[in-house]
Amino acid sequence: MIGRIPFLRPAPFHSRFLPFAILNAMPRYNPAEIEPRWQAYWAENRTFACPEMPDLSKGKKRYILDMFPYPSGDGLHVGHPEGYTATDIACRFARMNGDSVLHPMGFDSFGLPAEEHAIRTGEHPRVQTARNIDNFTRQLKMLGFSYDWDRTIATTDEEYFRWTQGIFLIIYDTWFDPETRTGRPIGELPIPAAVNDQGSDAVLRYQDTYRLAYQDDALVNWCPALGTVLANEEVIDGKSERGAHPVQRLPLRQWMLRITSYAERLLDGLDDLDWPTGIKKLQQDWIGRSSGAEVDFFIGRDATALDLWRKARASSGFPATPTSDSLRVYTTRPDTLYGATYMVIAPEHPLVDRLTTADQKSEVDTYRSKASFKSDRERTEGDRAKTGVFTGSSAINPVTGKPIPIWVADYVLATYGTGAIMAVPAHDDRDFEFAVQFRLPVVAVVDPPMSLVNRDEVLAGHACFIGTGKAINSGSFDGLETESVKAAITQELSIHGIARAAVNYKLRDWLFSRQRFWGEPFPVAHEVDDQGKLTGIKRAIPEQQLPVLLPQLADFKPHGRPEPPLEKAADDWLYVTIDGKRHKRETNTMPQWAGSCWYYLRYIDPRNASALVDKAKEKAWMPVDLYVGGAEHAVLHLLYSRFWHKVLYDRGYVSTSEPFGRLINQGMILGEVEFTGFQSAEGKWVSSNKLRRDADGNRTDEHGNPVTSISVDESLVEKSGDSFVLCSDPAIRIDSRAHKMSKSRGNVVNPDVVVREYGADSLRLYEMFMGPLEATKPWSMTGVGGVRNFLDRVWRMIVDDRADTLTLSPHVADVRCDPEQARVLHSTIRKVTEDTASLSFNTAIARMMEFTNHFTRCDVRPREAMEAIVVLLSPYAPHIAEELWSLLCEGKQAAQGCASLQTWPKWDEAALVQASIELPVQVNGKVRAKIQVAPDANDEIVMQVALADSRVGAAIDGKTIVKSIVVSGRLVNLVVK
RNA sequence: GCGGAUGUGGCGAAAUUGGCAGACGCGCUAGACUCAGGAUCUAGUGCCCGUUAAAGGGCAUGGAGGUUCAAAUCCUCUCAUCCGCACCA
Repeated sequence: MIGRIPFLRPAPFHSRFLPFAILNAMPRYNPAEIEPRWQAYWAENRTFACPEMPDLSKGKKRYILDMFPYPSGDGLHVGHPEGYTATDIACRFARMNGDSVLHPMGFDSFGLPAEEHAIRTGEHPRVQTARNIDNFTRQLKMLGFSYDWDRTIATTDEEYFRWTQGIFLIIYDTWFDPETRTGRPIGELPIPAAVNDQGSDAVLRYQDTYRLAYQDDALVNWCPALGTVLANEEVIDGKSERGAHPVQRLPLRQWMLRITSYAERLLDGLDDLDWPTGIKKLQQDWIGRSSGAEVDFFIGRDATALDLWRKARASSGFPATPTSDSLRVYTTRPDTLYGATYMVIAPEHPLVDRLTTADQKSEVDTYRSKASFKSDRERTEGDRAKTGVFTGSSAINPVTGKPIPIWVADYVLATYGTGAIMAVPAHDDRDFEFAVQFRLPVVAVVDPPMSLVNRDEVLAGHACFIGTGKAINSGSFDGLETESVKAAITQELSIHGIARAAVNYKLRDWLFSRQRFWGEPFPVAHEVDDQGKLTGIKRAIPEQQLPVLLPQLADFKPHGRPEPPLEKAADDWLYVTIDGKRHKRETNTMPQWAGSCWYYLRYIDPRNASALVDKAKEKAWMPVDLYVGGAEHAVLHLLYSRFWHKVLYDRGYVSTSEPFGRLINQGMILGEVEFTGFQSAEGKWVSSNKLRRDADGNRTDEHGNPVTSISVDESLVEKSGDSFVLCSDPAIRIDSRAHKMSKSRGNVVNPDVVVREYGADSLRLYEMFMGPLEATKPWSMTGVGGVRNFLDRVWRMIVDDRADTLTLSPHVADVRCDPEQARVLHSTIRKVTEDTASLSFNTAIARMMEFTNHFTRCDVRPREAMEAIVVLLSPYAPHIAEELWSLLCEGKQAAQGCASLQTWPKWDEAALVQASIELPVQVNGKVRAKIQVAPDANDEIVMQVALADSRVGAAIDGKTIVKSIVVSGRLVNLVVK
């Protein structure tokens, strides 16, 4: 429970402002009046309409994109405008520099919450989605973003998901050719003669096993609470990403996309992308490439059979699939093969039954059924002590020739590698832990460096060493370094048909079907026979019949079984005739990721009825030059859309191999900093460093009495040392922390409220002024007041706020800047230009504040400077800039146009030159004096001036100068003794 | 456990990439204008010593070392916080 103690909060802005507004002279800066007026002007004049094709005669093409939002019922969050404002500034800046800009916005509107709402209320998801989109649109327009609203799309639009289904069919029509490493039409898949002879159905079935979209019985993550299966990516700690409901493993027939075929290219493609290294790393880890070897171990102990097996292998070579008399493992450390003292197979491994001997059967069966009931969550929970049972069988270590036992244990995953491992306890800590627990032998085969403290223990088999070193106990490989042994052993065993070099990925194929209503239906149907049974043959819905619309459905409720709601559709939807044969439609729907995988392409040509995107337009606009969004999409959306894009690239639909050239993740905006104190039941304060936790995890004081956390006002605390204490009782320590915004915490900031009280320009400017775009930063309402204050100052710098109509301030005059004003003006133009280009918006704003501080103090404010600052400000605070621009241009020709269409100002280097500059003079690294020199003074002259300074003289008096450094234009440092 | 990021005043932050630490904003203090002010304007504001006041001096970028004429910035170790991943052989 979070309690609150009463304290004084300032009254809302409007109520404390209104009485004075009446008393004060008009017109003051009133965003509530200005902002809607200019938004209407932009809409009416289509000021920000994107060109169909870029005009490269004036500038570059710039495709600047925001990750489109899911239109939730809660409306915009202040986190949304952060990224949107950043891209908006970048776009406005680019346009003013002559670039052709594509800047669209849309909605990722399929998804679970709308369906859950429908289940709760009975309202069709379409209705709620439309309402939410309207609300989002209103909020986005209220913030003055320069989107081309004619290009907007929603993934739930029929004309949009017609193409999502179309792309699915392209993927379905593609197989991955490992020779060329590209996706090719399924018609080009070579069909073996034996298959061809069996007729067209056999060919179809054969092709199905190669398609990038295929059906498979997969162990899926079935979430009973949500009534759907989820992708691996949507399961966190064994719970659903959405709602944190428990997830079970269940075998089900599901659609999969063969993303693993593209693993290598998805990895390679990262190299050329201008993305944050952290995101690249996350994708690399998710793809999880490792290289090593696959090794076959002969099963059994029979020497004659082993001999035969060896001979057979030597002549046949390494078989593509393991023969029934061998157990195949994958290892990244083939160099440790001599140290493999036992083997482990996953409980789900197909060979478990065959390897289990009669006397071990009951034990293994018990273990296996227990493991199958364990969810992933339980498997990974707790101390993760190793468990396992012996199968009773053994295999032959191919290099030592010795028999080693085969165990079943759930620390080996069925879904990675071959589902079986060779265990090298001396050099793998998991194997070591297992070996210790079950008293299995440990043989060191890598000699750790002499510097390793427990080297002797490792050599004696009492400790584990996972690093590299020289091989020992490894026959003819002794003395070689790890890397050489890896290659040599793999090579040696390859010759004998026992091993081969292999690469493995953590990435799994993408589970692409969902048992939901509110998603894109699959454009595929299953052939049924006369009895209404599925024949196993699938056919694509013909292109001209797309889109496959969702059926009318009486209710959306899931039934707790993994069976899609679309099964309840009427027969006239469910059954369809293709090629004269009766088919039943696929009743799964696509996951929410589908629509977001390609929306950036549709924006380029959003109303095209005959293609997903026009080729010439695609070539002109792609790739996206700047993509801004939250880091939560680091692996999911960004990996999926790269995969789709590469398939479309291979199939000739797009011209670039990667969709997003540059990516920026805006940092999260946290709630306001909270000061939290703790009180016991009797109301006594408890210092936060004396808190304990009881058995249930509840906070208590040092005596075990329960305490309550209390939000304390900032004014009641003071800094003491490196923490905060209560002013009234400095012995009590208070925690200060900013938390994520959440409804339960009650610290969510609503953009509507901020706009109402401070204006959209203030919200935009504040979010950019808070700190670097990528940084996580806490909200501060007084900080919003600070930038509002700045805009008020800009207003008063230009507007006469004692007049009763909008009138230019008498200080603004048609004169030239004096040299000091010119220097401030041109250095501001330079700084704002450079910082805007590099997305360093916070420092650009700081510089505009300095400009305003300087010119506010000037009695004469040259019009040229005022016009320049208004133009510089316009990408950041476009509404006030338009209003001030219209005032500055009054009486001039209408040709001046609005501020948003002005040319970006250029700075004049000559104006930046100063008559003299100040240089610090250091003696032994400490500043002792400041001297004035000409900016182009050479080192000798600078030195002379420095030595002539009396304070410098005093500092070096009686000492000898050992060394003197002059850094031109920077400083002078004298080293004395 | 592994990986990544971050650490600078009371707070958000800046620092031309090794060259005057703390720009700009919030907050705070004082003054001016005011019947009034949480409006506006002016001045001050890292910490410590020092003095009536100055002048001066010292210490400061999580901590400890190092490189350098010079370190917030580079190197080594270490601590803390946040975010990912989590038996991937």
